[in-house]
Amino acid sequence: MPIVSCIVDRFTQFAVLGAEEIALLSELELDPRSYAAGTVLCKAGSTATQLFTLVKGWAGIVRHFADGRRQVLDLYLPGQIMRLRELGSEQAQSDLLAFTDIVACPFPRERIDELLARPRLAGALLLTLTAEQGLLTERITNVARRPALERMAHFLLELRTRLGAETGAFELPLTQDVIGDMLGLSSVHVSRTLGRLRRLGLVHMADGQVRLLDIGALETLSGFQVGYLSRPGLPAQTAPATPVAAAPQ
Amino acid sequence: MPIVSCIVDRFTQFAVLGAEEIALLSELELDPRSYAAGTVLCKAGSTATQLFTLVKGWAGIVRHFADGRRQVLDLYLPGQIMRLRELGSEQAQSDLLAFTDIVACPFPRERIDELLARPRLAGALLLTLTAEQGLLTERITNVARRPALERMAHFLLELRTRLGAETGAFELPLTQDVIGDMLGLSSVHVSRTLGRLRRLGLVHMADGQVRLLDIGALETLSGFQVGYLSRPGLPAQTAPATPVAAAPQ
DNA sequence: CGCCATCTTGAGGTCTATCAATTTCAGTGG
DNA sequence: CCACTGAAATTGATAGACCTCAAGATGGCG
Repeated sequence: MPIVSCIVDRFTQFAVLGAEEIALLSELELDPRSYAAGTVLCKAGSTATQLFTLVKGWAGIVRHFADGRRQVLDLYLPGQIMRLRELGSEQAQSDLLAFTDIVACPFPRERIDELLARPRLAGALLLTLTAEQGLLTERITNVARRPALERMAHFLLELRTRLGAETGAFELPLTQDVIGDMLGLSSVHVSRTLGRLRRLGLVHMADGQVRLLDIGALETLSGFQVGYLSRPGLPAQTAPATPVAAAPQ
Repeated sequence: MPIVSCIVDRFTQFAVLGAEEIALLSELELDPRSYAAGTVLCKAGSTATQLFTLVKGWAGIVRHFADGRRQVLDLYLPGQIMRLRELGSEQAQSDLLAFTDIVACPFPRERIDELLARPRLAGALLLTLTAEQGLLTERITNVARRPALERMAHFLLELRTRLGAETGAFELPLTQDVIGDMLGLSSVHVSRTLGRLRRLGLVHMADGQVRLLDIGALETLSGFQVGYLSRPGLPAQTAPATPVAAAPQ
């Protein structure tokens, strides 16, 4: 059975695409390559204009500080286009790092322009970006406003939704160090916090596998709302006339 | 001297546009309206599909929590399209709030589709979004990793750049409460922190006016890098478009 | 077995929130 | 002209959350 393109999967959640458009998208994944965990696919400061699609594994954008600390700016899961954020800069602002062994497909930035020439693809691209903005703002709220326990609970729920793990069981191949760098916590405190969640009977963790034991309780605890993650059934273009709300005055 | 559209100004930083494209953009600003400070232009949960361009004043996206606390997710300055982030959701996730008296132009979501039909506009739109992502990730770093003093310094430097206030003097018409809700600090601690910056001789504040007295020291203190903000083109309002951005060819 | 990375657990210190009191100032009305 | 009011900012005291340092524990891998 041929592997369906992750990217196509993802984009068809945002728009109805024609055969030609799908072909264009699939071209992004012509060149799959393997990278070992820990590989820096793109170094901060480099002028590389390459983008990547992620096919398999976990990767992220990481920013390093003078004092040795770091911040994970963005976590990529299969189906996402990586480094889209850097389109506007001449120089990469941060590292693109493989957290696990990954398979990714590099492609030149010009491909994006080809996509933009198709209004429907441009629209879908726009929606993937706004979806990512939703993730980012939710993370701001998470980091700025929630104490560690709730923050961690929220993080796990978000992962569950992004991974489509209905049951609440999924693989989490990140070290606590990396998790801390995502959530703005020290690795020590990540350990303590996960321990607390475990002792509360809300989460089971072993061997890089997570099981969320009481999703309702976790949602209540963290104030998690799927809203910011859920994709609309399908956007305007195809949908049977959605009544446009009257303008508020 | 006729008022040039803020939006056009902004977009021409990202791409070279033809007359027709500029006309399309200007149409977004056909309907300027005034809203008093404190007005909620768009309520969370509403199904309004309207977007706005901001012509004058300060506005933001605000998220309210059950316990009464809130988080400012995004701060809009003149020239930005507001609520772009909500394009993908059926329901607004958060409030659009006028922090000061503002002038904004509502326009229907369909206009965005018209823009997307023009590859160059689609490209420019994409770049405004990636620029906003840059702002967001920088804020995540700020909130997650920097203690209050550095966080505040970084915030002020970012504002200076966004406002194009070369000299380091600009108006800051936000209450310390709102600033706290942006930075993840209590309003009390905002006061203390600004006081410390003042006593350090780095900042002067009075009457809603800010003067950054030692920009170099502030940059060192906060680890501020213009990189994430600088547009490939030129400093904001002053220069005509330069074709450095990824203009689709 | 020893080595290394990761995770766990404890103790002390720092930063920030919270509660509360005070000050400032613009607006209002006597 | 002066008291009164309410929003915003300042300042002090206390408590709690989280960080850092440090010492084990665990487990894969040579």
